[in-house]
Amino acid sequence: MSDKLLEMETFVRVVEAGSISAAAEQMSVAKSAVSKRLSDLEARLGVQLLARTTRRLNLTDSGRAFLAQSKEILAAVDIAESTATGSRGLIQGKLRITSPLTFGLMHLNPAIREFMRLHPDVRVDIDFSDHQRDLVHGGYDLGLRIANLGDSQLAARPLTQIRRAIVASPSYFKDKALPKTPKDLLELDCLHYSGASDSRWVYISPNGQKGAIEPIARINANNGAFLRDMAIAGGGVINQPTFNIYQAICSGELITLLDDYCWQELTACIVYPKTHYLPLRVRAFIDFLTEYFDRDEPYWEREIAQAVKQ
Amino acid sequence: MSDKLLEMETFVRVVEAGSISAAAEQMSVAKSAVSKRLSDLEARLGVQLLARTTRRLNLTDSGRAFLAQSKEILAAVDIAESTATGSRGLIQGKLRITSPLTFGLMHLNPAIREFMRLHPDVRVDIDFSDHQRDLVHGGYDLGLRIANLGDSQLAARPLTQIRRAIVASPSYFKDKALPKTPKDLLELDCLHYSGASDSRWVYISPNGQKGAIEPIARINANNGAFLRDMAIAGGGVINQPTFNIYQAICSGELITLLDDYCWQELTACIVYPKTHYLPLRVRAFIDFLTEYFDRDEPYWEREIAQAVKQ
DNA sequence: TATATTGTTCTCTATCAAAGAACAATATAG
DNA sequence: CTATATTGTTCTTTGATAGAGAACAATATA
Repeated sequence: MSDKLLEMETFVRVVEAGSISAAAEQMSVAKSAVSKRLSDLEARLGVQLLARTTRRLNLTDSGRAFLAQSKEILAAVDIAESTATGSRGLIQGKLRITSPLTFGLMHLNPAIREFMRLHPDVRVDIDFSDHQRDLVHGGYDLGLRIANLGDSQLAARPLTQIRRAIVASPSYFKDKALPKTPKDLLELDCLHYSGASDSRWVYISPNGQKGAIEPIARINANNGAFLRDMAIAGGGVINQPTFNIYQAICSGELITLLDDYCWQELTACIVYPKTHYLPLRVRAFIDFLTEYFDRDEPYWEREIAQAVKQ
Repeated sequence: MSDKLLEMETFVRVVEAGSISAAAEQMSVAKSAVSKRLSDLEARLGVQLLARTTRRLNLTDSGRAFLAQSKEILAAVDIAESTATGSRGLIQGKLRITSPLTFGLMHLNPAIREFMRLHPDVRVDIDFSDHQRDLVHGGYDLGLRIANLGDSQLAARPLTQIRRAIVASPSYFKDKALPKTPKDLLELDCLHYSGASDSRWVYISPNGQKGAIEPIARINANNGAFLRDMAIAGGGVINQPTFNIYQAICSGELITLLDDYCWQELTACIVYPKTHYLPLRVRAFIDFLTEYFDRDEPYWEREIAQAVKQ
């Protein structure tokens, strides 16, 4: 007898991924295996669930109904198993995460190492990318997002505020005056992050008024680390989240400009599919990260504050 | 990854069967396999579901909860699969039946052969016994019962009325007078079915009055075929269901006595566990049998009626 | 029209589950 | 109270089978 649950799981994944190849990729098995599971399932039921050309998959009516029931069943199994183990156990399986590139590379490594130390049976599959992946479609358990999001399909758990700062290398100002107002930035070499939806640099001035400038980008790049290193090398002025530049600020490689202005903040969030049941490993990881990135003051803010004091 | 559904199914069966050995027997696998499935499941969950000594099984609290959820899930899977196939398909799997001995041997053979011809993927496991098996405990899909039952735990579908007749061999009356009233039977050699709950022979007389006699059993036996053959051989008078003796009546080997009395009738029923979902093969078999044993007039009654005409 | 990508099919292999015997533990019978 | 039967576990051997990987067919896209 074949493994019915595995067949159902495969079927669901194929539908959500949109193709057999993608589902195979996500499940880390050969696509021949996925193809076989699917056709075995259909043979057993004697019904075609997916009308497939080589290029496109379409749910049949039977398939649509079976899909819904399969999801229910898979969730029920998860629930049954986790209630059986109680709170203490069964944090296991593969955790599929998508994370913004720079933030992930700079701050996720130790967090994940610690989480995996706590839960030896968890494996992790991370996709670093500044493209916002479709969680369901991509088969991700959760994603990190740095945005002021209003995504409706997903549940979101705020992690911490992301402050920004305008910084440049001290050497950059050897022959230039420090800016006094945001407008002064327009005269300088601004290095801009091209991934942002808004090409302006938005601020609140010391007297509480909102404002924005549209910097003339000397360089556009879709990678924060690149912009940071360029600024450190004296390439110009950047507007970047503090998590990216705190080390350079502490070391003095970068100095903050227009300190009394408050540059548009973002929120770091964990997003995950709004499902009535969340696998234990996902819940555990969310709780862990929430703890890890102290909501009020993440460690990079503390380090900056300390450096300023000295 | 192990087959979670198979583990759940095994767990449920072990609990209902009351022992690992019995469950293995019912599932037609080695008990070592059942034992392993169970301990694998517990290991995976990290929880003991069944506290087992070598002699007794006890559900733990976790086990009790997991049992209920497992049943739900297994039923959900069945439902999902059969709705997917629609009405037309997936009548397959092993049909576990328990049937009364004589009735089963005389009348079930062609019925089951026909059913299996219609549904090639069905296998059948029959237990012939006049002991009323516990369906759930014994892991049966359904049972045939010949009784005026009021069993509450089970759902029942009436098949047909079972008429009775008092018969004996013509040769038996070579030197005896035929009985005129039930009381006259007390003077004859009555051969009694010892499996009945009631040791009396109950009747309604031609004028509509109820009555009963307590025959003095010359022979007690718990097998109807044996009693029939004994009567044919001239051993005495029997009170037996017509399904058992119709051939002998038609052939003249047995003659009916006290024809104008109506001897207590029984009802042939199919009983099955009152579950919210019935596997398709079970439903199909029930429908088939209902059709097969025409409720109003089963074929043996028709044959008797024909023989009487001639 | 050429190319890339998709799903299927095939064979080969490694894995894993079941069988079956041997064993340990515990009711039951005499 | 001892002998026996029955139960669940453990171990090794064996067989089935699911997955890998390549080759293929079909279809979008450039």
